[in-house]
Amino acid sequence: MASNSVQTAAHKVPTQVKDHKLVQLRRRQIVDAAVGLFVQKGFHRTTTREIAKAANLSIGSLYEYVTSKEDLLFLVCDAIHGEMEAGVTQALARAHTAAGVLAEMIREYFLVCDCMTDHIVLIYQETQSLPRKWRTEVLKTEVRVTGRFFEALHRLCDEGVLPPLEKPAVDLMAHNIVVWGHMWALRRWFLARQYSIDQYISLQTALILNSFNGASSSAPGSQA
Amino acid sequence: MASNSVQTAAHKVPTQVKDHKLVQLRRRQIVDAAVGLFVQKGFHRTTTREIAKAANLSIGSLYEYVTSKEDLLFLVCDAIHGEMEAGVTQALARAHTAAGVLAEMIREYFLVCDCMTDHIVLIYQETQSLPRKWRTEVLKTEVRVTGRFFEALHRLCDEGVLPPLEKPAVDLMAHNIVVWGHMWALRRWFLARQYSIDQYISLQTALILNSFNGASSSAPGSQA
DNA sequence: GCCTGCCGACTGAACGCTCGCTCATACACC
DNA sequence: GGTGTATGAGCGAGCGTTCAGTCGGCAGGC
Repeated sequence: MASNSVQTAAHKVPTQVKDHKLVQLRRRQIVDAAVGLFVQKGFHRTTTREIAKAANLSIGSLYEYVTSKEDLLFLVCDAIHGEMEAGVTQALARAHTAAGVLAEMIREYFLVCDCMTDHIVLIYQETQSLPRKWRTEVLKTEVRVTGRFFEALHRLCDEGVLPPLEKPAVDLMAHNIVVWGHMWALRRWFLARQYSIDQYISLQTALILNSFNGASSSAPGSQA
Repeated sequence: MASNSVQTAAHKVPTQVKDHKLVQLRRRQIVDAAVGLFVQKGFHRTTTREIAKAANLSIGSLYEYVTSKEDLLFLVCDAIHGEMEAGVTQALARAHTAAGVLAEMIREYFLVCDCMTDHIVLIYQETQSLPRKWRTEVLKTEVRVTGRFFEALHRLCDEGVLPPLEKPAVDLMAHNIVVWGHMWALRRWFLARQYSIDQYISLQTALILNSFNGASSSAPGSQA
């Protein structure tokens, strides 16, 4: 969990400890331990004692750095989203220097998702367990990540790499790409029977590129 | 919850009560009550007492029809999947009589998903809480639903309605359609800001149809 | 019609246990 | 000695689950 370089909201969670550096250090221990356990057993089945143990702390100490188990879940979600955002940012940056920009963007992003499978699943499963306050915070990050794709695709349209589609269509394409990444994580148990990640990437990429080729003035919602 | 007409695995869950009809009746009460509460508060935050109360039963009685809270979760997932499968089956059947078959299939399916938003979210969130035994049972149903789309698309290829694509591509298309339905449910908080269900349907449909138009001999995985 | 005995669905107080969280105490450093 | 961090036994609310007991209804004997 190396959530540097991207803004997180962890600082909004109160702590008893005054040494700021120490807070960061201990919280990383705690979050790392918690992520592992949550992935393995889920939030509700994991006890705070287990987390403390895995983080090499006593329960007492744990509660010096965190006000409640729910806060801890928020720290976990925040860290994962941070990592995700960092990954996506880098992926998009790397891709923009390449020849086939869109294909590379998709590829890089899907590879990030492939690495973060467990984390993505965790987010889908446990976001609901957050207090409303933290949940909206987490969803904001999700919006931000999708936003990166909005921008990237619109830029490609402006640059003439993609045909000049209408805004709703482009935005939905961004949504689709984001979700296809999640889909690989959420349905890996099913998809991985039939496809390797590389096959998955090239098939989905082909689908998108084809859809641009075929896009002319076909009235949507009729014929097949 | 009207899970008639489709096979469910509810009969695999043991009960103390001998009258078969009564078991069906009471379990429907229980499942209906549980679905509502689970959607509202999640599985873990809902107590068995609450479920019993909402189902107009005593806790004692509840446990005559169910061996554990986890079994009850399975009954819920099973019922939802049953309803889903029934919906999909009907949707595909209705669509096959229409003119633009594929577009109609998508439309009908998405409308089913739109109605079942809460249930879909529930499944994504709580399937992990099932004991392994029941989880595989639930996933089997998911495979079956996706299978319906596999068949439907392959049939359209055979009939020449769709171009003769390779099997992996067609199967992935089926996956995509299934997941787009789920996506509408899972990201409704985001998507519904920008699209109505009808816009969502026509945009996604256009994307698919275009991808067929554009599909010729484009080597997948290169260029953009 | 009435009594009796049995069946089986139903009830809810009570049990045992888990788990989030606290706090009195100890320790380390200045 | 004062400040700040670490410890872990202990607390108690809340939960899933059980079980001794209730009660309506039905079959059969008279």
